[in-house]
Amino acid sequence: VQDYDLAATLTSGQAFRWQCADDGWEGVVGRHWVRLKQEPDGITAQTAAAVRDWRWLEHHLQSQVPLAEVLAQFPADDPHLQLAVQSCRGLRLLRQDPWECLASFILSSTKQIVQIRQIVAQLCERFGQPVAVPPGHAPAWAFPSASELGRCAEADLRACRMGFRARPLFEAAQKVASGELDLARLHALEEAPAREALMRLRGVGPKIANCVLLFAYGFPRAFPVDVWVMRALRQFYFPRRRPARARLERFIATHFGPQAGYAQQYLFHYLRKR
DNA sequence: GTCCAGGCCAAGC
DNA sequence: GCTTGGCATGGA
Repeated sequence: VQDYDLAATLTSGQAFRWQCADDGWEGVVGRHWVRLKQEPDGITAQTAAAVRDWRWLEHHLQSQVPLAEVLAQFPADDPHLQLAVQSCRGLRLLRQDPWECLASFILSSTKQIVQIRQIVAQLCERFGQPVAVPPGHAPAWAFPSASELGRCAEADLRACRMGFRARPLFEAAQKVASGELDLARLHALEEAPAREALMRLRGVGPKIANCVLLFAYGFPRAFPVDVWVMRALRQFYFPRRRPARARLERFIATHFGPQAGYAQQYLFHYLRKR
């Protein structure tokens, strides 16, 4: 794959489990431990066990997505967005497991990315299944399933230093485990009803719902607005006065076009890195 | 010490 | 409809 910036993609606050090791990026995708390395002509991957079918990884990395075609759909008359693209071209959107994505972003509210990573790491070590790693390598765990989290005690979650986020995470785990919320079914829904379904969960508002819609379900227009993106929006597009919510929503829906979600990710990473 | 972090919710205008 | 304070915790 060309035009793929692994470092930018894995550090852009979409996923919280990738670590920069001496020789590449190490993480766990589903039940696969994997080490990725950026090469001049693509990405190489190493696993603990032999792999015949790599579709799970291609799907996760979205390496078959033609980035040029995505970026060509950005508004051409937007100098700020074009600058963001210049600064981190090759940044991609991953396609994550819905439960891992939902749970991670429930944990994300008013936390710095470093801390989200710490909480998620503790959660995996305490409640996740161990996965195969190369000989001599430190152990690694899968992200704990909804039923694995739903059958522990809320206090056990709290012990992972997640504070007030323990209750919403625990409730979400139980609702997903029981089938009251069927995450697989959301794939078949349109964006708006899928968002409504997610927002029925305690602790899931528009921002977290949009993260899940974009990062796990791949709705290309989903546009999470956090403090950083809000900063970008106000600074670049509404420098005079703070826009009303309806006005802002209309702007987002019309200005950024069919790949608004990608545009959002470029703005987020651009502002955070500069 | 103070401020703030990929927010959300309930209460009060 | 919009604004405000509270929520746990820890990095900057």
